[in-house]
Amino acid sequence: MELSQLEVFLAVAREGRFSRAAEKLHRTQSAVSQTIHKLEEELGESLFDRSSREGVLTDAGQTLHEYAERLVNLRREATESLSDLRELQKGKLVIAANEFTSLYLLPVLAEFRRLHPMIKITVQRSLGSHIPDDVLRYGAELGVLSYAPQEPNLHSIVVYLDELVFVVPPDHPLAGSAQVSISQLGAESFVAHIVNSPYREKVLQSFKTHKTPLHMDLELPTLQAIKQFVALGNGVAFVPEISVETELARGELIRIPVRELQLKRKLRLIYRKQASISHAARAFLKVAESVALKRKGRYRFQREN
Amino acid sequence: MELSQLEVFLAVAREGRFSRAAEKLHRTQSAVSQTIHKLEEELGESLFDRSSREGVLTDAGQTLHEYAERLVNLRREATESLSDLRELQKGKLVIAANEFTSLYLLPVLAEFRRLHPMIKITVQRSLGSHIPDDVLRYGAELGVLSYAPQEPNLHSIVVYLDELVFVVPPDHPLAGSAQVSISQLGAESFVAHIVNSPYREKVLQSFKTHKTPLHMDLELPTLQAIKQFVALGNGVAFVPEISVETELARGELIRIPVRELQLKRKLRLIYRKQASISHAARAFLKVAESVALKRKGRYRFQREN
DNA sequence: TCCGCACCAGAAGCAAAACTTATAATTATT
DNA sequence: AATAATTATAAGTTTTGCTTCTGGTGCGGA
Repeated sequence: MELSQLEVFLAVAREGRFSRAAEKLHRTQSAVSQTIHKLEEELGESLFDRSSREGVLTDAGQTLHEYAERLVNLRREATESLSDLRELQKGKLVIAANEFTSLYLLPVLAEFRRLHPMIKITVQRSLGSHIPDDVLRYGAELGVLSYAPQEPNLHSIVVYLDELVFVVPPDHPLAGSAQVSISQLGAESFVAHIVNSPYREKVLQSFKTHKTPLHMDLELPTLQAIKQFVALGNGVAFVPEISVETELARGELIRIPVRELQLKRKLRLIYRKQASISHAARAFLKVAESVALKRKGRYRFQREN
Repeated sequence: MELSQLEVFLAVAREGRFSRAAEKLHRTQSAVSQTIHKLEEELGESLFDRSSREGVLTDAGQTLHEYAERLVNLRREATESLSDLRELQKGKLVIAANEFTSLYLLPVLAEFRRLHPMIKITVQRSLGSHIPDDVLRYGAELGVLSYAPQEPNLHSIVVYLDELVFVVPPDHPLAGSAQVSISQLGAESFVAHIVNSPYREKVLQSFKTHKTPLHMDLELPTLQAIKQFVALGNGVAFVPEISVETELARGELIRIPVRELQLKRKLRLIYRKQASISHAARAFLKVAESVALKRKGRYRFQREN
């Protein structure tokens, strides 16, 4: 029993007559007739009721029909899956991220490119608040977000645990402190990122709770600018830890824990619900998971949704 | 992509090398090589990593492997399902019969269910005159009929010899008679079945021939009702013997032979011509024949077309 | 480093399978 | 009963798939 035979069988069942099926299959009626006969002979069953005009299936025919449909559908799925895979090999992937979360992506991107060098990747810089929309509207296939998406059509996996840290220049009076309290920070001049974020809200809230004034007189458009500004001794800032790893290591910035502020957040890769994402995206999620697992020592990795 | 190709592919994947797969398949290495190449060409993907010794699957190969296994398993399921059908491990059977002939079916059904417990049976109650149509139009596969079908596409076998008998209540004046003549029945009040039948015609004809009035003032819709009505002393009736066997045995009704009326008829199972009927139906016919043969002492069994 | 071994690829030939054309047989319809 | 429509069959041709034979490649041992 071969799939080509089953296709003929299905055509006859569908068209109701051998000759019409033959047309559809671009073969002669004779070929169809022979194919069906061979199939019947092999199965030891007649499949059509020859006494009736209408190409009625026998009970064996009906049974076979169900399987035949499943079989040819499965073959179609198989070839589709293979061509999807082909797309992956020379496919492309657009990932939406904001300035800071794109930093996180770098090690994952490195690993992904090593594994799938033919995939073109574009990291689309978006405002954090636009990222879910970008993904939903097919502007991007994946997005990096610092909170769980609200839309029911978006799933996410947690891939990184980030922390907002308080940094000061090396020559700052507080630079030597092991820890500070919010109330000690009322006199500081804060440099802030220009875009609003849930993070920023929390910081503001904390200062308000502790009845400490927050002097945030300068807003800069990039993290790079903020870091440099602080490093030059012009103020202090809250920044994502990942963005200042090298500066902290080199001593250009000093990190000081703030007792009342433990601002951790989970970075997530978000994507449209499973069925609709490309192999490239699926592969990227896989790589991101494996990179996250490697860092397991540093934080607890968790899968959600 | 054909199942035979996939079988070769699976063998190679399983054995790890072309030559070993060829052995298992009882083909030459060259044949296997060509088959795989053809498959690869068709899919536009190489399936095995030739650089490695160990017959490692490529990404495409792995993808195909999953589908290939599902496909060949599904084919196996299909053939198994067909042989189940052949061996009567599954299947269904619809039999059309009218009220009275379905009585006859009972012992055959009992035997059939004993032999083939996995077959679902439905006895569809139809009007006698509709039964040939039901069978021809695929509403039922078998039908029970009390006369030979006229349609050339219907065959039949005789499975039972039924007799119309004259019954009276136990306290009826004629109850003791060994035999009566039609002319003695002019005063009786007959209870009739509401549907017309060839039987009824014959009875009417016989009375007319003997110039005897036939008082048939009550028509009841079921045999059950007729029997009870007669048993309670409200009249007399002609009924199929099979329907009153127990009542006669218990003495609730008395059967009296009528000299001029020998109304025997052959019950037949009718079916569409051989090729098109299901295994279950074929088996049922066989059981019906064997049940009929067992009763041979009571009547002559004959096969007819 | 060279040879032999184990393996896969490819060409040529042949046999089997599948298709086409042509025609017969069957069935349905008028 | 004749005609049209459909399926079956026979014969011939093309295509496919298998075998045999040969060539090439990677790997391990002398």
